[in-house]
Amino acid sequence: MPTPFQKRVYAALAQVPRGRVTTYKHLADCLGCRSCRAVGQALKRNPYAPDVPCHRVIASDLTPGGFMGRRGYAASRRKVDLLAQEGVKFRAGKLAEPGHIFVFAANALK
DNA sequence: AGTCGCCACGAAG
DNA sequence: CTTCGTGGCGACT
Repeated sequence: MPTPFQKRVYAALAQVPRGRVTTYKHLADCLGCRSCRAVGQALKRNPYAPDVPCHRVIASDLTPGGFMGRRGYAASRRKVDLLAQEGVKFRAGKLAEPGHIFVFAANALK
C-alpha cells in the first residue's frame, strides 16, 4: 500500500542515476522531512521492492546502514555487490568513493 | 479513531 | 559510546 511519503522516497530515489547513491539525511531533507528514520523505515518495508533500489540509499556516515551492519551481513551483501556493479564500491564497510553520493537539487522534489 | 511501540538514522552529550 | 530528538507507519486498543 503506497503511502504518499513512500512515494516521495521512491520519486527521490528515482532521481538518483545508476552509479550514484544518496543518504537518508539528504533524502529526508529533500522530502522536507527532518527525520531520516522515517525514510529508512520506508525503505525497510520497501513495498515497491525491488522496483525501489533501496541499496542505493546509505547513511550520512557513508556506512550502508542496515544493509550489513544489522541483522546479518550476508542477507544484504548482494545489494552491496549490486552497487559494486554500478560502480559504487564499498571499502571496509564504507563507501569507497564519496563522490558517488548524489546530492539532490533541494527543490527538485517537494 | 486514538494511542503505543518500533525503525535500515542523526546529532548532541 | 550512550541518550535524546525526530517523523512516520504498523499493530493494538
